[in-house]
Amino acid sequence: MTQIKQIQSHLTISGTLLDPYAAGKIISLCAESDDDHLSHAYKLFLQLSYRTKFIWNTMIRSFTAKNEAFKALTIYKTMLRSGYLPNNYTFSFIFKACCTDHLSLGFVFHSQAIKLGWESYDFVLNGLIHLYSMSGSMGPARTLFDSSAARDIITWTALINGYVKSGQVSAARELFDNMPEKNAVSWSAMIHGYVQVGLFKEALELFNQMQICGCRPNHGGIVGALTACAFLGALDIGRWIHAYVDRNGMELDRMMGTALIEMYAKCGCIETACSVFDKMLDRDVFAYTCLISGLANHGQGCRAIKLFGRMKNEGVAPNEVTFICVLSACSRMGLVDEGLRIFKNMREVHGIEPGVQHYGCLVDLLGRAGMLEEAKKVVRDMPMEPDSYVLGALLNACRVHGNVDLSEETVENLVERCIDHGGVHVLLSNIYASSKQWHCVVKVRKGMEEKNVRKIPGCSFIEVDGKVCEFVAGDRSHVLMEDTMLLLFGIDKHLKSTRKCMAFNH
DNA sequence: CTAGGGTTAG
Repeated sequence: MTQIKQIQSHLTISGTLLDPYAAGKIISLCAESDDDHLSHAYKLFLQLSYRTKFIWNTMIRSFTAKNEAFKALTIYKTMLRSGYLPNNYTFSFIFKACCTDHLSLGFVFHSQAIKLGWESYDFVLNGLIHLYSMSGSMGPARTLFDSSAARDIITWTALINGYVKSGQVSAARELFDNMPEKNAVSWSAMIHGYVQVGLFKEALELFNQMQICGCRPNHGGIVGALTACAFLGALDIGRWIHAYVDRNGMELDRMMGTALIEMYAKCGCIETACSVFDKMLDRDVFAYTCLISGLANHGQGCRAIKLFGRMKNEGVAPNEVTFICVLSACSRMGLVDEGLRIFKNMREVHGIEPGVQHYGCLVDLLGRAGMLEEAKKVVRDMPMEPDSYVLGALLNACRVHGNVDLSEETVENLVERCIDHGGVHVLLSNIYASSKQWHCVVKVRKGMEEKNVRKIPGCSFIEVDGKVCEFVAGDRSHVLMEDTMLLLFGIDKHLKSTRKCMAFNH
């Protein structure tokens, strides 16, 4: 960079800096390096009285690459106003800029591209297919795809991503199977598609098949497969993938690190999750949040809160999800004061306005601790309508602390808002059962039958010896059921004797 | 000077 600046000084002295070709070279060199230099390039850009299209394009491209799409589009508008016509390069850059946050503007620019005759130019067309795919407009995306004379991997993958994003996995899969050629990005897109809709086994199958086809997975594919492992409890496969990452010298970047932490935490290996976290060089809010959540889920609320403090010390700002995780850590540990303090700091220190989910955590925090009146007051005074989680937390607290009256009131509230899914009624019936009001139990069950509401059975996965087993609530068909039940009773007894005073339900 | 992918929640 110092050398670039030296050259620039020479040009300034010799009066040739305003030569557009020399300036263009300088600008593109600056713009390609880091943020600071982009603002330097921009200053230089503003001084120029004559700008080539190359210079305009470079500025638009660079701001887009630095996640400043709005700035890029502003420059594009200035370009038009100054009487310059955009070319194929310009359009590929601005469609990319529109993909993040300015989809509808993209449609306006599409008509400009048509007028100027660039629509069917391959790079522009791929950009357009990507744009429509990202906005979920699969009709136009498909039409453009069909109109393409030179479909390549990019074209196919852009459309596949569109179907994935709009939840049409089978349409995505059909395209994927018909692709003339696949690479790591297309495999990764399809794996991610399965993960998004919860088809984790299919995601892992595809990951497997990818390797059989001789395609080396990239970071995206690895991240997708690890996420699938996390949800399936597929620890052995997850470990294998981790070993693959190490063996191939793949960088433990933020996303890879977070995916590994999530996998280990969800598979019960919280210590390994911590050591992955420690090995990461660059830990962002996602990595922190993921580990905080993992610790909370392992009953290590104090460590979770400590990590939250460390995050602050290292200058990583928490976001709204982080607060959900920390608050739920407090809730499970019964740390009411700590939780209330953190809730208060959310707005006052971190400038994050609590959302309905944070109120849900607050109700849960107070409710589990037996402060039902306070919890009820939060529901009454919160600035937005309570949702099923808020009322569900209150109802659960009623169950734990045996408050039948407040449960009835809460269920009525849920019914009024039409958020009374099957689980709500089952919960109420259980509450009646534990207070031995059998006639009420019958009434609730009958009401459910009449309204034809059913509770969707809960289910979970765990992998044993490399095989993924699925368990559905109420299912007693597993070969080791008797041993399992005995062990569960043992654990339950142990918990009840050691934690009698605490409400550790749910 | 050009394009496609991936992370955190109860």
